[in-house]
Amino acid sequence: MEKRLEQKHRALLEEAERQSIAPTDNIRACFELLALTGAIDRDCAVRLARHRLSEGKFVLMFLLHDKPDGLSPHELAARAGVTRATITGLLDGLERDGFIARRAGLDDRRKIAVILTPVGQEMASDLFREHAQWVASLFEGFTVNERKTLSGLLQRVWRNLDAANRRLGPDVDGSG
Amino acid sequence: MEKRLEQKHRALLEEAERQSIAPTDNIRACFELLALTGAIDRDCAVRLARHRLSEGKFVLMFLLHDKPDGLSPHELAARAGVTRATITGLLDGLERDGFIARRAGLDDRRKIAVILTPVGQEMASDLFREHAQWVASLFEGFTVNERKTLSGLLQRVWRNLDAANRRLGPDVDGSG
DNA sequence: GCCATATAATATGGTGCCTAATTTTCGTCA
DNA sequence: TGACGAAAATTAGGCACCATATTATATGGC
Repeated sequence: MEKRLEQKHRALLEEAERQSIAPTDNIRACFELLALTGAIDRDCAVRLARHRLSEGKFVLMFLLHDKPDGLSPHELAARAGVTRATITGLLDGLERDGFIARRAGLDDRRKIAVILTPVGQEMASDLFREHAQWVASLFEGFTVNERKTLSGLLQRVWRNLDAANRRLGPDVDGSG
Repeated sequence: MEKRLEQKHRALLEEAERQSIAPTDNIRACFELLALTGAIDRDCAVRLARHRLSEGKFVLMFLLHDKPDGLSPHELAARAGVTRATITGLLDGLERDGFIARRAGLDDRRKIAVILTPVGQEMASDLFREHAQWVASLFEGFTVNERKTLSGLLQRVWRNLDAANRRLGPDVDGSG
């Protein structure tokens, strides 16, 4: 398995080769990218699961780790990039496991303040350090130039992605 | 937003910078990678959703598109890289939407054969062509060397990922 | 023929994410 | 003061994934 691809991607790629309907080197490149980040995500999940945490929960704890007065679910949603409804679910789990507490809002009673418990505090600090070191380790041995090269190539994929979206048209939600 | 990062990653990165506990350029590189594939996955989901399909369902339909005798859920699970239980759910949706049919097995009555309906057949062909072209378009403008460079850099991340896993130890499932 | 065991598919229940409704509260305006 | 719209959190319902039962079928040993 020199070039790692997931099963599903491998099948698609082979078929594209067989039908030769698109540049298969490009497809391969895309799947290599997808397979790698898929693996990173999986490993990340495994690491976090050892502490009864998911990535979403970890981000919330991280967001709270230096906020003694807490943040509202609304703010957490904005900073974590998920909806408020999702935050509610994550908070339920974190509260059940004793990592956070919900406090009634003082000035605005619609808001609640989410704060880390002492247990949560400790977990957050340890985990953040561990996690950051792991993430950094993935690019161990890369020179400045190599990182720049990678970044530049990725930027170009971004642009192609945007271009494809523009071709699709802005009115995507047509219920047809 | 020149270097696109998701909210959550941006926050982690800034904190890592503040605490300087790990090489933040590496962390940034990792997050750029994650953000890009996150965007690709999202766009992919949007494209497929226009046809009432998810990525998982698309892969199943693709796997079936040249198998007139069908495949069993077991085989589909193996080739798609998900569990049989997941396949059951995906097939339920595909059957409800009229894309596939379940046929009782002939030789082994525990097995069932999943086949595409004519509607499913047509959908699968169209979609495969469209999807392959979209995926290929993401690397439009890349030279052979650029693709090689990218692939090589990605391979090195794979190796770092493996190394990190080895450091974590093989006995990861300890119920601690 | 009958039992133990293996295998196929599904059911159940959990997680994380979503969108859309719903409830509570706030602020404003008449 | 009361009505109304906006905002905060939650609930409800859906999807995709998982692990772990559960049920039906097959197979080998006796």
